[in-house]
Amino acid sequence: MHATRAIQRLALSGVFDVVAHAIEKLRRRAVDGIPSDGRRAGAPAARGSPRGRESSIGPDGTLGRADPLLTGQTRFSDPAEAARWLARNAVDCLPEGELERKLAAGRPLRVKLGIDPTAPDIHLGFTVVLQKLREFQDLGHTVVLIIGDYTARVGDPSGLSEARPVLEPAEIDANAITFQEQALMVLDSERLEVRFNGEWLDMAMAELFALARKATVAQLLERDDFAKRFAAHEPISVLELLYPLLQGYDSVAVRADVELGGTDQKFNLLLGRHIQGAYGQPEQVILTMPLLTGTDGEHKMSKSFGNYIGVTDPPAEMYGKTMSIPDSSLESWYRLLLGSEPPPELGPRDAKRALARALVSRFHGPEAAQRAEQAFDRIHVRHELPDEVPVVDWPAGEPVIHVPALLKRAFGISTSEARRTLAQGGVKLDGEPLGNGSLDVPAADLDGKVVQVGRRRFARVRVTA
RNA sequence: GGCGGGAUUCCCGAGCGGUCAAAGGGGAUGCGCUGUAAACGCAUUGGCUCUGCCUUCCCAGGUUCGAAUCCUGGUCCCGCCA
Repeated sequence: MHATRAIQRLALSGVFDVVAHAIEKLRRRAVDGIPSDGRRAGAPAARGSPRGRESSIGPDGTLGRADPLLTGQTRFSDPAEAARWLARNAVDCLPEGELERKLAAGRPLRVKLGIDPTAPDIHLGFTVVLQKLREFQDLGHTVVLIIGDYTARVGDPSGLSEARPVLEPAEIDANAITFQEQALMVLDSERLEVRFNGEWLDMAMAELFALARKATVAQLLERDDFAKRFAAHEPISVLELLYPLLQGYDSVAVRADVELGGTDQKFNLLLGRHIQGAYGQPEQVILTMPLLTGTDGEHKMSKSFGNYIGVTDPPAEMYGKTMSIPDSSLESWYRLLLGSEPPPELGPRDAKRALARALVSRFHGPEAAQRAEQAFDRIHVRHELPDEVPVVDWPAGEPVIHVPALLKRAFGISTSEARRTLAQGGVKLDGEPLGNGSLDVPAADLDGKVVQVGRRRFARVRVTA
């Protein structure tokens, strides 16, 4: 929401015609294409309530600046020092010394990041890179955010063992809009250029041929995941092979000085240098950031593993999911998300609470964070009822209520599942466990009471006349 | 062009023609414990009018008393040799 307003401000101010242009382009495409999507795609420019900026917006109206971590209090006179600052936490910053040399030139660098709108939301893992971009902005450089509306149609298999499913164009366009909004939750809308790579990738065959000549199959097969699949006789489509080339061409198109990415992007970023060189451009510096581990503590955070926290997750969920990360992930989460170490005086639980608070606060504001923490404590620590319990209505007239049927209605679980949970003591009525024998309960005994399944699902029964 | 392999319950992946609602793992859920939706332990995991019944193992036919398992045709996927 806030980001929507940011975009709107942007568009209105006329400073960044590109953004307005891109939105307009999307809207046109959406309208031409699938009508149901027109509403969604057109929304950001049209929407945006004038009614004030709520909790999560900082004093000057942007979320980013409200967060001390992201404020640009850092200025350097020495390029070497600036380069060191920018490269901290990074895994690679290549070639050695090149960033410093580019910084020394004194002009604002064009720092590129490409994102493929293949998922509906940006997750915390992604904000690690966004924050790094923000640091570049804070030092006066320009961020070029490339929305991969075209590359999303290819599907980069980086880090995965197989090709991604490719999304419908309408879906991609819708995601592109939300991505842009959400990226603005971290990025400074000043010093930002947003581009859609359909702008240049929608090219003529002859141009694609020219591009395809710039790299060899052997080069592409260097990439670890390709190499593995090739060795294992697993399929690799030509389209996938093309992906790194397209991403590299993005760098050519925007004349990138620096490109950021996760460590899984190293190959693509490096190939970008090669492509730039082949087109007679100076080659970009590449900077890779560690991948944030997901809530499972095992895999990288990713939609496909279901272990992610979206930046738009509701406060309670964001807080709870953060509390569910293994203690062993604490250090990396602190370092990558807060840029600090877990306070040594706090135990793991309290360190995690502080982390959860900080994260919710960043994306939803301090008040929301406090409420989320209180709700969490109430439900999970003190095992009390949440302050708002949804109501299930049950038609009056029957003397007894079949509990499985009630649970089905209240929580959308199957009758069988309800019976099982009941048998396992997972169903409570006003805090008292309902035994296995209690399949049918007099309606009068249920009216007004709270049924609970497990720890987290609640509903108040209301028998209606 | 030729040859071969494969499609199983949310995912991966076992499944001699009967003892299969279908092994095992993951995930998820529930309980216990606790410092938290950590960790650890146990349990559950197709549906239902639930001590039984119903519908499943890519699709359509067929063989058989009986098929996820065999046959035929189809669809999709993959590999190998040219």
